[in-house]
Amino acid sequence: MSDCTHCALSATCIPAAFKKATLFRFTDIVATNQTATNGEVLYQQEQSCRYLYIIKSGSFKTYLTNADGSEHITAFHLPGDLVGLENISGGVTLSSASSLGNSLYCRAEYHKLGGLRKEFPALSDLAIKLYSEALQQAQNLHLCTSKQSAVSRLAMFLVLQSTRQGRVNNQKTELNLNMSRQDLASHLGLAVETISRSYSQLIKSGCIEKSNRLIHILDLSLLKKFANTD
Amino acid sequence: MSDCTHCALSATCIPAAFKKATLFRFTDIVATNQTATNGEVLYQQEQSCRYLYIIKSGSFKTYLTNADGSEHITAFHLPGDLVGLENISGGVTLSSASSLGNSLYCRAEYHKLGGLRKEFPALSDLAIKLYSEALQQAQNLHLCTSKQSAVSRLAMFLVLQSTRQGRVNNQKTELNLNMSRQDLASHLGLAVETISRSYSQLIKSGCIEKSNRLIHILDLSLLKKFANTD
DNA sequence: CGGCGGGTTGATCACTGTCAAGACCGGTGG
DNA sequence: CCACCGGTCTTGACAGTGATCAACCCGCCG
Repeated sequence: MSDCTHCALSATCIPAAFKKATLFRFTDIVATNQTATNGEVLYQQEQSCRYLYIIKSGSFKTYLTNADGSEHITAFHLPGDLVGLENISGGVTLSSASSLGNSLYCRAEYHKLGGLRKEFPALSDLAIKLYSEALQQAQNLHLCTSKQSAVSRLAMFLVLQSTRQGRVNNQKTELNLNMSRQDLASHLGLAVETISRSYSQLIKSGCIEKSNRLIHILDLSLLKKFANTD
Repeated sequence: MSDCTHCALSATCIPAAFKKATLFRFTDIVATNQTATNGEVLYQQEQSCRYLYIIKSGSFKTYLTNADGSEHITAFHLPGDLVGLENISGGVTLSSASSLGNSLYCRAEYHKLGGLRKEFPALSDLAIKLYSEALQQAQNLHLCTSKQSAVSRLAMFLVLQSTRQGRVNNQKTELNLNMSRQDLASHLGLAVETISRSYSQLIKSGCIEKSNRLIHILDLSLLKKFANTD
């Protein structure tokens, strides 16, 4: 079923730029509900960039692979997020993207999207809005990684994830951080052990609970206090 | 003179989306060659966002002001950069922008730009390209601030500034870092003293020279080696 | 001349990276 | 059903790095 009308995300996703009567023009060029299993790769670094991806469920990471084989995680993507926005200007992927656990996503060719934009100016407006939001997110991340204390960084990261997730499914207190400590550490510029210790601190203070990779936020305002002490 | 045809930046700036015959449509809505003196503010945090700014010479910083009055520097902007891209989605400025030293800039209303985009689809294409590049820059910055060692962060910052500047005026070895240590420290998530010490290290190693806020890069490959050791 | 802000340098201490060991969990195979 | 194994996560000990506080230098301006 390639019908976006029944998708819960359609209000904020690309279909928002179309009227009911013209939506078929988009559904014609999108491949919806593609499945990805744990570790499955959407695209590899330095390939030619053809598709824009939309996360429907699950989550993805994008990462740079260094010459020595180590990975730097550039972003974690949640349902509703677009993946690949930064690649379009050069036509080449700057990072790789892979699924964290089982995920569902949709995929549209950049080229065809560009064609539709010529016909439907509202699509360009939406694109610019989405890019602008992606930039805001990147700036929030910068705010996070420029914190001096490890606990602040982790706390801020949790607050940001909670906010992002809350926008889509209104579930701000349960975070399913489907990523390894390794990945999280690389993303925040910390050592894995420091992540563990910071978690312990947050748990002892009573603002979160944790079982494996599932985080339960108990006291958001306290968590925010941690995020801002620096 | 509001004529973009004689501007050195026109090849990469908004005029690139227009043909000679239609360029007047853009020059009609842009205020070119506005002057700003040291500390002069382009816009304040949480104002309604009306203009997009283009840096022509000098430089600007964008910054968040916290409740306690402290500033967090979100970005430094060089000639050729667009300022304000991230604000458009919400219609409200998320940060403040002020000039570092004497600068020249151009200014265009978002609303009128949106009108032109309807008529000139190439303008939307360019906008998306520019947004995509801005996202790449943000990701590079994340790479920078997620480095664990202070010297790596500073070195990487210098490499990035050099690269960005090189794109515009092909001058990659002379950096005029027209910002206070305080601002730089906030941007990189370090203490001012650590910035000073890291500079000393880079100077002692022979890859840069420095007089006040002027940086001369002597050995770019060595500087890159510092940037990548982490 | 004296004060002031910005920058550097030195000394100290807390924090975090590193290394090592142990705990936990899931999967496999007997 | 249980023992074993691998990977992931946590905890502990220690060392190195950077934040903090203080002193000093310098250029600028009244």
